[in-house]
Amino acid sequence: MKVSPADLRKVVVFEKATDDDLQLILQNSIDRSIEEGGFFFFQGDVAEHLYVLTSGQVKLTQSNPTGQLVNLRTIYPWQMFGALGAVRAEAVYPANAEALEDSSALAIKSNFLRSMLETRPYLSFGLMNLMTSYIQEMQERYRELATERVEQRVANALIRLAGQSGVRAEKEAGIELSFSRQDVAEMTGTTLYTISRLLSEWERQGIIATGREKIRILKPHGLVRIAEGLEK
Amino acid sequence: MKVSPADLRKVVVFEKATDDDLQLILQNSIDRSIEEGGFFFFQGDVAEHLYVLTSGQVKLTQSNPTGQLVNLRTIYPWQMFGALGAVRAEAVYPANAEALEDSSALAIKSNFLRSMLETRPYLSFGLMNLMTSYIQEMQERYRELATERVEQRVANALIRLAGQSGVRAEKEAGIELSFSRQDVAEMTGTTLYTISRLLSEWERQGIIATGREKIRILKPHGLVRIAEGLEK
DNA sequence: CCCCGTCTTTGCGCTAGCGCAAATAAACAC
DNA sequence: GTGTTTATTTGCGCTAGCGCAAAGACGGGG
Repeated sequence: MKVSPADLRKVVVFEKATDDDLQLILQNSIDRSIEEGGFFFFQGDVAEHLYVLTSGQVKLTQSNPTGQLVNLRTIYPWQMFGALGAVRAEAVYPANAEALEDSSALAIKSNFLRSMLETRPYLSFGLMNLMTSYIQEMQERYRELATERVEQRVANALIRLAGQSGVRAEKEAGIELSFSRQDVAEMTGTTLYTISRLLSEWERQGIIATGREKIRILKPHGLVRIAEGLEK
Repeated sequence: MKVSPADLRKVVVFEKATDDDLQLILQNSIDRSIEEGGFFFFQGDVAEHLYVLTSGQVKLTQSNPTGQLVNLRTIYPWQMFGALGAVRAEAVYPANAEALEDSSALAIKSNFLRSMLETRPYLSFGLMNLMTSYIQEMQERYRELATERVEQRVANALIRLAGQSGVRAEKEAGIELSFSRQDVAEMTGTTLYTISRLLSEWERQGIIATGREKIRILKPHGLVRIAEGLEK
């Protein structure tokens, strides 16, 4: 995929960059395409690049010693990922980045970006903003996991996903999400089975419609009620 | 508490600051003392200051709508807290900051620090480093909470605490921690009762010694084994 | 030294959620 | 269209961990 400076400005962190800077970034980047199921990087790899997704979808996961996965977030085009390595030399990626579909990304050399940070405060602010929002989201999800019941966490996850990625269908009401039961389980710290049972129940209640790797939210308000723990 | 520039350099983020900068920071700060049980700030307050703890201990917590708490971390002298507000104007604190004992902190105006960031790359790097380590720790704890059993999470928490705050006693072997069962429960997303049962069991096995608001780690290796899930 | 408030322990019963297993359904390849 | 692979559903049994309640244990204040 051919990326223009104008494209690059769609990346929040680069919003305020000058044209020259964008040009420079492009010159210090290469294109990487990964097919569905492949990985841009693994947890523990040395973070030599940070990425801007140009097409496709990328799932960030973290694995524990026994190989069990948790789902940290999904990346959509023009979002940055692998950026934590940009800050420290010698850093390693704290997560795996798996392509959910054939995907392309611009791989920017970490060293190069780090040197740009030295003289471009707008870039540091952009990155710090990104990091701040990550921290806040992680803290929130951590609290949810620690204090809420499975139903509430799953409802919250669907609400969050709807905000991040939901496609509002034109004719039919509803926000459509493309995630498997397994994906949702990994996002909420529960199991495939429990998710299936919950979604079935909610479908019976008319709050959502389900399909293979599809969840369509029909009554967002119903989810909000569940998330707040008002049902029970 | 009277703070000197030399003191301030003990703060990791300010490590590489010039003397002039440290002086400037001091001039734009005020001292705040909070007695045990009081709060430096609450979640949701506008983040007008960021803090450097000069004495005492501060617990960062997050509360949900029903008031249930989770424990994010404990801050010790010369660590920074409330820094997320430094980045964006108008930001609110994402956590509560409670004094665990009578504590003092230097309150630095967020606006001022933000303006310094514009021209001091070393400061941005320092802050980004801090944020990066937070993100990594939160991701790790999130994964633990999602995939590990209570025993493992508690063992991990004790290990982490030992690293962050543990005082190695001189004569007697062991690393001493000062936390109540309730504190540990809030850190690991479990309950007071379960913690009590676990600690009793571990004391029986000679891995730790317990007391009122005290936990002394006698055999760190035993904890590591439990954390890895090798037991049971 | 005693009182009181706070922290801790432990018995007990309960249930949310796990996870196997087997059936079913949807998509895909040829 | 057929066979195969992968996702989903659901019944069933089980247990880790919750949470009440009541009884200690500790420590500080007067």
